[in-house]
Amino acid sequence: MTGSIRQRLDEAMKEAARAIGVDGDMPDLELARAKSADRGEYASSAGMKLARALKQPPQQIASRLAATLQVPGGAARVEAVGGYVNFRLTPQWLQELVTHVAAIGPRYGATDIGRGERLQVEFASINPTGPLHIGHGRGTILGDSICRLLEFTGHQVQREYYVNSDNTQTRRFGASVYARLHGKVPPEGGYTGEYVIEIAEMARRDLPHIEQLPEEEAEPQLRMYAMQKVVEQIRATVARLNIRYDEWFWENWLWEKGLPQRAIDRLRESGYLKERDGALWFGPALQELEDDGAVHKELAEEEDRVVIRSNGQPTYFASDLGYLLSRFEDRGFNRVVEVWGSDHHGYVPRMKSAAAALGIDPAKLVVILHQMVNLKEGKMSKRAGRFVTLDELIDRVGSDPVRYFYLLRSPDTTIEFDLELAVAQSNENPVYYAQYAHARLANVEATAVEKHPRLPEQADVSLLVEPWELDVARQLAFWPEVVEDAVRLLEPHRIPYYVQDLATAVHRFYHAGNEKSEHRVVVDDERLTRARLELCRAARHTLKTALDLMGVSAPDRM
RNA sequence: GCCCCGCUAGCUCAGUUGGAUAGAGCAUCUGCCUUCUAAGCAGAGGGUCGGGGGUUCGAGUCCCUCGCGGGGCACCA
Repeated sequence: MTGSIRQRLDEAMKEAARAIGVDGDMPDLELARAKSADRGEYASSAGMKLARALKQPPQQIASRLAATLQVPGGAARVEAVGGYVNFRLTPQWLQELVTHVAAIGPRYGATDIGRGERLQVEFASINPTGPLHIGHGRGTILGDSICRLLEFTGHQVQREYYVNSDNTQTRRFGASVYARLHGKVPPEGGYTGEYVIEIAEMARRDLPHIEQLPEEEAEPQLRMYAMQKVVEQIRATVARLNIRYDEWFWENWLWEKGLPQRAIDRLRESGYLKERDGALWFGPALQELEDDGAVHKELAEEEDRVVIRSNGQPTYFASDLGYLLSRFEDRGFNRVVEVWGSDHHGYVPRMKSAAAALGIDPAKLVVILHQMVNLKEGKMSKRAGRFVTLDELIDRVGSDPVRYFYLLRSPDTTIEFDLELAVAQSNENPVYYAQYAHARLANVEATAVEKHPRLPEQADVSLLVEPWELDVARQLAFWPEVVEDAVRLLEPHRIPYYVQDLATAVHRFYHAGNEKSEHRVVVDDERLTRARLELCRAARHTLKTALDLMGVSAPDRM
């Protein structure tokens, strides 16, 4: 069994369409989940879609399709209603699915569509100038979950944190540490948080004679020291959320390897750099402007960007040019996924243009944008020390609810964050609903084995006939397509919504046994117990797999 | 001024390339624990999908326009 049942039904539909005379391009037959359960699980509007091509009324087409369709494995009964073709999964197929899922367990829903593609996901590369706050939680959790999805579907993923080491912000940070070291208030635009004082005290202890050095010598040392301290802290914070990075890639490594220089040389040769007002700018090559054939369509409309300032200092953009070479050429990733806050959205066309100008296919640079997290009380500011740290949120709510909370929202929505409300509502967090379903299954499975030490090896799944039992199996049938959609669109928020549905089916199934003891999993009849145990195992594995993809734990007891 | 995102039930939000009667959680109200976990189950109420045009067999979904909110438009990152 490979791929989702949705996909197999879609293929069967297309075959049937060919058989009744559709030639040439096959329109999308829009086979999708039926919105109402009494129409079955899947429905296609193929009758309407093909009406023009076949010059027949939709009802007639739908009827002919339904009569022609060969559903693989007898998975579904087909019915034509109006111009629609409806599919109803058969109990036999659902029962066999339970056996299949129980057998392969954690691998159910996994695919090899990535075919081992090497790709890098770079996410939450926040300037290491202070602790992570709740806004940063979004990118880290989103990025990590995207990694988990990609790994689950056959990609070879490297998780990277890009550490900006030499820019205006980090220099201000260094200057702030320097000021605190000498008992002074950080300069205008500096970092005034308490933690800067603590870092200054650590530096006093760890860096001998640092106090005697003039600022121009002390600041770079203090800056690197302080950023290393902050990076350690960030590493610890994300670890609490079940997140680890494979690489913490420092910006200064790029310059040590000469990568920005290499990029600049290449761009200069191909005409993408020009000097103006004493600075070096990146923009479309003159030739291309005349030909109206810029390397990337947005580039023509973009304003030129400074690469080297008139004072000789490179901008972050120069580093980013080298960073592109580092990843696509030096380290050979086939694709790079960037997870950025929407405040960087204007930077997307520029980076794509830069990639194209360097000879890198811009489609291989995939940028996932997410909207911001705003504090209800007002805008957060790291420099002003006005923020709620991610650590505080985890302390007060716990890692699992925090991850679930962020993952539930599509990246496109802005989050208005209210800490007190989050803490007050943490007990209502839907994560517990899902985890409780998992724990219940684990518990009942243990009870079954305890009561019946000699259960049959094989389950007779044809005994799973109750509606609430088949409903669980039905939810299991949907899992592969949820994974397909989530990874295709790189949208992890689809996972928790699925988990909610599966957990609901599980709770109903379990509760049937509270209503009537003969509907329990553990009954006197060993064959029946064994069949229901099979269903428990299949559902529990799938719940666990889904929770794993979210980085949320699946406890056996609650 | 230009660009991006959002506006769906009291609140927070789902709704894949347009498909049949618009969903979930929370909150509110009503029932359900002597026996496998009540962090659960069953039921009820709650909607002009921001406003207005358009495209078509069909629009929450696509196009235009207006409004409101968030974010961008540096020799900052």
